[in-house]
Amino acid sequence: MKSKEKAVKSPRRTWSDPGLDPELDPELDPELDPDTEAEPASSEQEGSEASVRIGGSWRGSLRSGRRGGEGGGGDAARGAGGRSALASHRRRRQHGTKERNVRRLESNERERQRMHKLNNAFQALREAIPHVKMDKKLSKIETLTLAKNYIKSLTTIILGMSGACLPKSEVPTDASTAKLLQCYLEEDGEEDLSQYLARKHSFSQGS
DNA sequence: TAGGCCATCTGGTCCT
DNA sequence: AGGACCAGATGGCCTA
Repeated sequence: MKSKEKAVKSPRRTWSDPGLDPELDPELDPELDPDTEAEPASSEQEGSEASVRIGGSWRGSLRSGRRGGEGGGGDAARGAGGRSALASHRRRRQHGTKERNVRRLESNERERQRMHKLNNAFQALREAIPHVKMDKKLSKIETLTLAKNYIKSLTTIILGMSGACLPKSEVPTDASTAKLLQCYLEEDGEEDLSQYLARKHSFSQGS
């Protein structure tokens, strides 16, 4: 993993920010440069309690709480992504009521939690697959690609050991897949499977 | 400095 | 109705 000890960035104010009056938001004016809005409050908020939003959504408050269980993955202190042009466009059609703002913040929090769980799953997957570059964290796409290849390799090995044969297309047939699945079920867990693999490996080395 | 990767925000859609 | 999921957008950090 890239050790991203990123500098604490000031959070970006969004339309859902309770302190931002939607009616006064410069972005409502399509003539305004998007880059000129939403930034001014940053310096004065950085590192202050003012940066803590409702529900602790600002990274200012997440900084202390979430890093631990992240498995080295996410950086909760990262600067907030800005709202997209699309979101900005949509926003003009939907004025944020207070209730709506609260709902949005809650949704944001749930989305963060969801992404954190997803990242935890990625981390677990990284640890489950062997790879060469141990010093560097696999990216998500690398993780998925390696996992796919690893599964295919194991499938090939297991099918070979179990007497089934893969077609030249390397795609298991229904029959071979069923046979493989049966092997898994009969082996009752990965420990038995690894023992089986070890036995088979020692057998093949001895012969 | 450009490109890759990532976290986050956000609105829409689907599902329970 | 509310939550989960998804995809687009954005900006920060890191590396070649």
